Amino acid sequence: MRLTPRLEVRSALEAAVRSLGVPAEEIPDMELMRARNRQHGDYASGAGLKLARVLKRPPAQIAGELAERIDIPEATAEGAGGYVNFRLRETWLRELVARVAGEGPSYGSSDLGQGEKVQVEFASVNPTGPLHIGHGRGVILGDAVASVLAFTGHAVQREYYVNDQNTQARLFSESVYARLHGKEPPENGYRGDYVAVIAGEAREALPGIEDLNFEAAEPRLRRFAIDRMVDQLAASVGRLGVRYDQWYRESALWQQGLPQQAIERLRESGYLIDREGAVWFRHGEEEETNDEDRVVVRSSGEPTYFASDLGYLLSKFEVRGFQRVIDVWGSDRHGYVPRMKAACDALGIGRDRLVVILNQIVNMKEGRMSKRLGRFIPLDELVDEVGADAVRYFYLLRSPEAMLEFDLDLMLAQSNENPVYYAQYAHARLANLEEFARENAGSLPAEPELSLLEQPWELDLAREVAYWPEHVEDAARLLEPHRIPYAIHELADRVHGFYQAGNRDWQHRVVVEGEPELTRARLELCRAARHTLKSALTLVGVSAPDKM
RNA sequence: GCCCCGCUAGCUCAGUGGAUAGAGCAGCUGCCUUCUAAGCAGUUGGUCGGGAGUUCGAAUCUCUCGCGGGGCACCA
Repeated sequence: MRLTPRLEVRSALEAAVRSLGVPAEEIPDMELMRARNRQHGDYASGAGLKLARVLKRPPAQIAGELAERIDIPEATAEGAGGYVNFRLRETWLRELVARVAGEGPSYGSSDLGQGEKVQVEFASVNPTGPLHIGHGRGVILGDAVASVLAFTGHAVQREYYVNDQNTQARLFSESVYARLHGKEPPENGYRGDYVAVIAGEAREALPGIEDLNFEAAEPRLRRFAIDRMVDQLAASVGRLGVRYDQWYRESALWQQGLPQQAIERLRESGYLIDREGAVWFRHGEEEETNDEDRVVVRSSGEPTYFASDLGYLLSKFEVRGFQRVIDVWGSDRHGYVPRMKAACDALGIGRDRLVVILNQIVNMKEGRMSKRLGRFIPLDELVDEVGADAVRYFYLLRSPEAMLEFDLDLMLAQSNENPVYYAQYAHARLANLEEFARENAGSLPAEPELSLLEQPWELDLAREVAYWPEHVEDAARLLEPHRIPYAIHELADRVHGFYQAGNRDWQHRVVVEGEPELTRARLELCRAARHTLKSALTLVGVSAPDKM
């Protein structure tokens, strides 16, 4: 099943509006939302209010007429004031339960993306030290965006941009070289213990490296040190279930001549100007100096990181042919967005194909983290303390723009209260019910009679199952994966309510002695709900245990 | 000075211009001899930072002020 009930309702509503004879250009956007109040059904539209002005008639009358003209298998329509309220039909819900029970944990996936080739580049931290809890946010956000897109039929690639050619990379190799000779790293260098560890490994792996002077040793030493860091970064994100498809190196861009090509192209199309011995990217149209102009090649002849990024754009959009690229950056780089967008236009790529998601910087209660000063909490440490599932959920629950003040003590204290367990528990309960039934319920009908599902809590659960694909669609369309854990919570809530009915009255249990038909029908609902929960938890990279 | 983000319950946070603003945690009161109590039911708690505007309708859009965070390099 590919279409969500919401889509069917929407097209029926739009058809009804057209049939009222409203001129196409006068039709305002028909909003269709989930009804907040359950008395209003499952979906609601203020269509009557919207059209009142155009049609010059009372909203309630219009809403009533619209409702009369809508007849679809998914839902009933009813005019209420200026609103049209839609209510999913129980018959349709029962069919859905059977389908989801049969479909399995891929429920909610779709071909919405139609195979669009999308790259998600995220958490591309300088490979000069371990990830800390601030980076964790970008890691989880980027990975979840990628997962949601993959689930909705996009061809997704996860990429980490390895800055192995910038001044930080050189500072890093200088620090390793110093440790190799038992010296202190240079001022502003990297002082963490891992630097000395890498130096020790370099001594083993690169015999004679310490006998060379720095300039002679540097290229091999840098490659080795960054290789080691990439391994460590991959291991760290791997513990959170994140796997990059590619670790793309800045140096590879220059080997392919891509920044050079980009500069040449911009030169030909007049986007570059020479000023004060340097080459500038001209941001605006004006001939005169613009504050937004930025240096591409320094007066020393050295390119800036911006030159690399120009080549990187060519690599992404032209060499590798991504239709869309989503970059996840910390919001401290928001000022860089307009420049990259302008560069996309100037290179003929088009600014809309580059999407930048900014996530707010993570602050520690004690003050800003600094890798250089060694003042940070490693991501690995957090995973050690709290576990991957809770860490993922913790980051995922926040929208990217929300500030996040990190209080490790609070986090540790609350780790047992993490909402992820609520959802996992719901899954485990369902799995347990099915297990219990297999062992204790005796022989049951092969096919369920789903019309026996008629209790409100049963239909509420089925309703929540029906909403699931919409949450996925919204998360993918808006690139907002934080919607998923909230949807998961709703679902788990209904599962617990469904279960709890059996604690109030034994006849409302799933497995009811002497009622094989009813038991069978309820088990079908269990299976559908379990598949949905499994689908949802898997989508956000969280395990769905059968026992807790 | 200019730009971006945030400000919603005691705390952490959700909330497509729609009807009575939600969740988790914390607090209070109940519910396990029978399918998992990491659960359920009930309850307390709000000038949606202040003000103005647009609209039939604003937490949501615009303007303005305040507070907090971040950014404005021939660093990345």
